[in-house]
Amino acid sequence: MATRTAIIEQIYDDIRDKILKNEYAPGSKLSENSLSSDYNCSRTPVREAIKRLEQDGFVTVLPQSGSYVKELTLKDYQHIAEVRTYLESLAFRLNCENEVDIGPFSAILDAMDSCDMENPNEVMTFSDLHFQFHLEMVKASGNEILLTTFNRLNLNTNSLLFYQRLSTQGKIQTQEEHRKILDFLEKRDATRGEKFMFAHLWRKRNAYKRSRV
Amino acid sequence: MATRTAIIEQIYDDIRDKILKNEYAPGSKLSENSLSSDYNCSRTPVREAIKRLEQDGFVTVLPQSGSYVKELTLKDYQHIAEVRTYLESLAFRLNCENEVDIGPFSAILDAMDSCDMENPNEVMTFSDLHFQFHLEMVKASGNEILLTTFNRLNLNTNSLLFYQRLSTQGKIQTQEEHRKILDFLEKRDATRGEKFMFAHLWRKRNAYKRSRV
DNA sequence: TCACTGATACTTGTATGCTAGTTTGTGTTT
DNA sequence: AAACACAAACTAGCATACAAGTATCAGTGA
Repeated sequence: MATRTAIIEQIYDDIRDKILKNEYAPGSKLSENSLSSDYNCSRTPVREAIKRLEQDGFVTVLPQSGSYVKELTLKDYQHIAEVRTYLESLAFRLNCENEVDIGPFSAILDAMDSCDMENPNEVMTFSDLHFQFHLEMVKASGNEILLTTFNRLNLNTNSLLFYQRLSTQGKIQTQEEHRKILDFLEKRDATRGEKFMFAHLWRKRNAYKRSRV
Repeated sequence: MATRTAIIEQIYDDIRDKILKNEYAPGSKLSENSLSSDYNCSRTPVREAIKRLEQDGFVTVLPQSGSYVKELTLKDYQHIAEVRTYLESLAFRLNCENEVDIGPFSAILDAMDSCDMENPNEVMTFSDLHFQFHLEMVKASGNEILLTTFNRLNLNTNSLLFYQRLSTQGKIQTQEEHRKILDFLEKRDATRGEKFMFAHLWRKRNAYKRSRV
C-alpha cells in the first residue's frame, strides 16, 4: 500500500502541528538537516514537507539560506480571518442543507462548559475544544475541498487566542453564541444562522483590523 | 537571488496551466521521467511540482504507479463552485471597502462585449475574459491569502464552460449581470452587491447540484 | 481458448553527492 | 577598538543512483 509516501505526510502534519501550537516559534529556523535526523530519514522527504508548508504559508524559504517559521503580521491575521469567516459561513449553510446531526457539536460545547476558566490548563483545553467546534462544522459539511482549503489556513494558537475573552464571563458569552448557532442549525435556518455565524467570526476580523497601529 | 528555485515554480505553473486549459486531459498520465526531459532537468524539480499539484487537487499520485490528471466528478465541480462563490463574495465586499477603481473591470467587460458569439474563436476569448473578470475581482481585494486560496481551486475549462450560455443571447444576459455587479461596486454597496454576486455564482452551483444523475 | 504464473520493464520513493550561494566568525589593518 | 576582508562552514538547489512496489506481457498449463 501507500505506506511509503506517508512519511512526507507524517512530517508535514507533525511540523504543521508544532507550528500551530507554537512549539516552533515564528521566525525560528527549520533546517532540513536537523529535521532529517529528527525523523531518521534523508533530506528528501523533509524537503518536500517543507515545500508544502511553504506553499500553505506556514514557512518562508530563503534560498541557500534556510527555512523559517513564518512570522505573521496583524494584516495576515486579518486576511486569514476574512477567508475563514466566509468558509465557515458556507460550511454552516451546507450543514443546514444536509441536515447534519447536531449531537457531536453539542458534546463539544458541553465539554467546553465544564472547563474551569480560572485554571490555565483548562483554559487551554477550552481553546482546543473551541477550535474543534469550528473544525467540526467544516468537516461535517461533506465538502472535501472546503475542508482542505480550511486546513491550509494558518490558524495558529496566536491567531486563535487573539482578543479571545478567556475569563469565566467570556466563556459564558462565547458559549451563548455557540448554542445559538447550534439552534439555527437544528432548525435548518440557513439564512439567519449563516448571518449569525458570519457576525460571530467577522467581529474577530474587525478586531484585527482595528488593532492596526 | 532566488532564481534557482524558480524552476519548480515554472514547471508548476506550466503544468497547472495545461491542465486548466485541458491540454493535459483528465486521467492522462504525468510521468516524472518524460516531464523531466521535457523541461531539461532532473526528476527532482518535476517531482516537487507534481507534489504541489497533488496537494492542490489537480493531480492524483498513485505510489509506485504514476501521477494522473485528476478526473473531477460533478460533485467535485459542485464543491468547487460552492467554495468559489463564497470566496468571490468576500472579494466583492473587500473591494467595496477598499473603494477600488472599477476601470480595469469595465475594460474587461467592454472587450467581452465586442466578442462575436457566432465565431468559435471569439467565444473562447469571451470565456477567457469572463474568467479574467472574476480573477481580477479577487486580485483587487488586496488579500493575498484569498488570492492564493482562489488560485488553488481547480477551475478548469470544463468547469468554467459548464452550463454557460455561449449564445449571443447568453452573452447579453451575462453581461447585464456583470454590469450590475460593477454598478454595486461603484456605489460601494457591499450588502446588496455581495448578495447579487452570490446569486450570480450560486446559480451555477445549483446547476451542478441538479445535474447529478 | 482461457486462466494462471513468472519474469521483465516500468513507475515512484528515498538516499546521497555535488554545486552554488549565504552566513558567520576570525584575523588583519587602520 | 572598530571596520573591513577573507576564509571556512553552513544552507538549500539540483542531479543521480539505488530500492521497492506495480503493471504488463509472454509463456505454460489445463
